[in-house]
Amino acid sequence: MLDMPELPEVQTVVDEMHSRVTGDTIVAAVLSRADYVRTPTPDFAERIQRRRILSVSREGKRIWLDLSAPGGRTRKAGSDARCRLHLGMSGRITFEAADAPLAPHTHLRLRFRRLAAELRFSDARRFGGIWFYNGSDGDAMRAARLGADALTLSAGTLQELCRRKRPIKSLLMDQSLIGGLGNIYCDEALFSARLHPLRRACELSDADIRRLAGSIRDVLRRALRHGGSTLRDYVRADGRAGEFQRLHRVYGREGHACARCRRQIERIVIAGRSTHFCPQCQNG
DNA sequence: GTCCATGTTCTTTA
DNA sequence: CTAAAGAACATGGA
Repeated sequence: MLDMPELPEVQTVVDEMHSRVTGDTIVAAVLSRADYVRTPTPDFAERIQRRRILSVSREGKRIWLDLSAPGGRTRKAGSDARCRLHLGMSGRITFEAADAPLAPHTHLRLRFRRLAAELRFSDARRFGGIWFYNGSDGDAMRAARLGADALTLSAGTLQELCRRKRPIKSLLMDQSLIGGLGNIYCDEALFSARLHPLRRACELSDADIRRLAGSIRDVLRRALRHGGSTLRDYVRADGRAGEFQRLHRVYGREGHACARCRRQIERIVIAGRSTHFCPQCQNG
């Protein structure tokens, strides 16, 4: 359980990819599992070669690679492409020497013209995936659109979404409404805003919603400042084990004392997910 | 052997 | 239409 890719973790990956490969050209691709490419693209490895990475960006928990036409500089209309990556629950993107030992479940390796290291995409559970679109596949790319990005979610937008009566936790987790929040940062944001995860969204006051929007932004920004890899720091046990407790006030702390009031943190299940909260602080 | 965890998508049920 | 619950996917760690 080394990676919990929610928005901050994905943004960290995107930043690293951007700094390493934007402007570089893919010269070789090895796809070890054809079915990891979710769009029908039987010749995927061929199709992405000789393309230049025009940009790397994030949309919710999705990673987008904008690719030039094969061969590089001249962009013929319609021959560019986009590639969407999703880390799922166990996806990892790393840059390693081409002769470095291969991690298990490495599904894709990309080598570049300039960069010495190769990009590796591994994913043990294969809940992630790769989607490939031709420049002309606009409709396919727009399908399953994401909601507002969690990092820049405004109180006004959140208020619109909160017309629904479903539990606020379940609403925050719905990627078609808000893109980027997962189980950990949901629980943390609700604790920070002192809201019970089962509160019906439509029953939140304007003040509740403004507080929650601020909490979401603050929790995500704090995680971003810490490189978005809180659990990894914890597991690494290299002297930074305190990181976990510093960053998580409720997630994974069932039975522990609330940092604010010392009551025991409780765990319930909402929408099939473990949900951690303080029954005292989050009674509203 | 059991239970649990992450995220998404689909089906069933109301 | 909303929405909630459950299953499915796959793997590894406790």
